Amino acid sequence: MNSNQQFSGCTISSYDCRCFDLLSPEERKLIDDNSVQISYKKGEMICKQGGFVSQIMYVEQGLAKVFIENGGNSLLLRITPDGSFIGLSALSDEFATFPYSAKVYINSVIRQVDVTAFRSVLNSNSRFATEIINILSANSVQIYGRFYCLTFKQAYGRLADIILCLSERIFKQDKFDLPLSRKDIAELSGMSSETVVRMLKKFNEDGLIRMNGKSMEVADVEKLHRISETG
Amino acid sequence: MNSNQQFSGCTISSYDCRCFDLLSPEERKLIDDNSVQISYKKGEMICKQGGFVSQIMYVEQGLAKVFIENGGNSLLLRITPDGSFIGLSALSDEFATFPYSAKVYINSVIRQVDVTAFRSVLNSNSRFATEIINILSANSVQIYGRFYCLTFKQAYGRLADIILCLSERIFKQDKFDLPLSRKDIAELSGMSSETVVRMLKKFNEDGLIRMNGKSMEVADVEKLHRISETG
DNA sequence: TTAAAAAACTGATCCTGGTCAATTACTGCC
DNA sequence: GGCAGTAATTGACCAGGATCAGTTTTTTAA
Repeated sequence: MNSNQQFSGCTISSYDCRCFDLLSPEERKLIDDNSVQISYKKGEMICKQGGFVSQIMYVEQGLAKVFIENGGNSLLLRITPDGSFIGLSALSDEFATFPYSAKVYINSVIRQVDVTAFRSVLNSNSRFATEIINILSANSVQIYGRFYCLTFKQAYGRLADIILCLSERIFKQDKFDLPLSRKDIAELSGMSSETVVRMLKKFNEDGLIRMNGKSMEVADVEKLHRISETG
Repeated sequence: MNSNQQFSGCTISSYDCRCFDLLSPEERKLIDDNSVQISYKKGEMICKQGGFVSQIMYVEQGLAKVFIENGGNSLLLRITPDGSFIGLSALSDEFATFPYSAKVYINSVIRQVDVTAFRSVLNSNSRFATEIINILSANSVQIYGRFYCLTFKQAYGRLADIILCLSERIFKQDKFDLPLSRKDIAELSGMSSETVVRMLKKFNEDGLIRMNGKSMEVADVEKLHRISETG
């Protein structure tokens, strides 16, 4: 068995959030009364690393990136499609500030839930709490996988991983328009943007993908998987 | 502000587990009746990546490492001193198998708690559930930090991180006997064991540490911190 | 519509840290 | 006490991918 297969470097956990369905009408009302829906325009920041946390955020609709900033370079932690939480770490009283920043890729709707209300529902509804535990566990396992990839795989393998993740899990189709810049891909896969450009070009020439500006199409899934596995 | 400081690459989260104190006498009894204490000898495996999970493990006493295996090389995820859980990801029904292996460094006592009993307490006691959420959150934040380090810092910075973590958080003293092999340090810091040897030698020559076989002493904390920060 | 800024691309160069191979030091263990 | 077997160490070599510098294309904004 090649255990590489388990570790795909994918940036989203496959966990499908059903948590709000578990609330009683009263709990639901409490959340509704203590939350707001905000529309963000493409490219806007949702939260800023180091800033105070006072809400848990939930992506109702859209696509965002969660990343660590450090001067020039940053590291993309997760790509969050709709149905994901951002800032769950705020549930621990230890973390009054965001350990990361987040920004939307496309116009998105984010629900901000007051931490106190969220905590109170956690305390009253243990099925809900269990669901949150599930999400956090899934996140850990996923981040372990990425960890593994960034440490052991070569650049080609990491890039193949990212392409597969985008196609299979985020857009769920072979062909899609890439909202991420080359720099984003670089930050996702832990390499420089120049290297990303060069390698994408190579993939294109070798017929693994078909690329044209922002449009990308996976042309040879098997080969990409093989590259992802062999590193 | 240099935000590098926030990301120390340390392998343990600072979260101090008080969760079992939160149980009612009945809940406590349930856990006691559904758990066993096992003594492991230095070097023994506690769990094996890919194996079925049927217990949550809690390090009552000792020191263990949690790591991902892949053929020859592996990656050390966490060093777990007493008071830490191993295998919390099993709480999510999605993960029937361990995503990692674990092994004790020194003679250790591990409590194995049946997952079903653990889940049932989670459902009955939301303060307990919240505490577990806290632990999982703290873990995520910590792993993000390591993630950042392994991706951005140079080898010297990562090594300095590990030495500081061992001294400040794990052993809590300047001088200690290293239970980790050079290979372990390599797997912690994402480099080859040869490089670890060379760099430790360099640190020793430069007077940052005093090293003699398994015994290690931090000689210049400030300089180590500076190296850790500047990468 | 055009100017300015940002992103994408290309080529040349360089350096960190991995790999390989060989030697020396420990650690059990019979 | 001697003999594996493992861990630590050292040196030589080199390659993956970063960095830098410069050009072209695309996007944004005025």
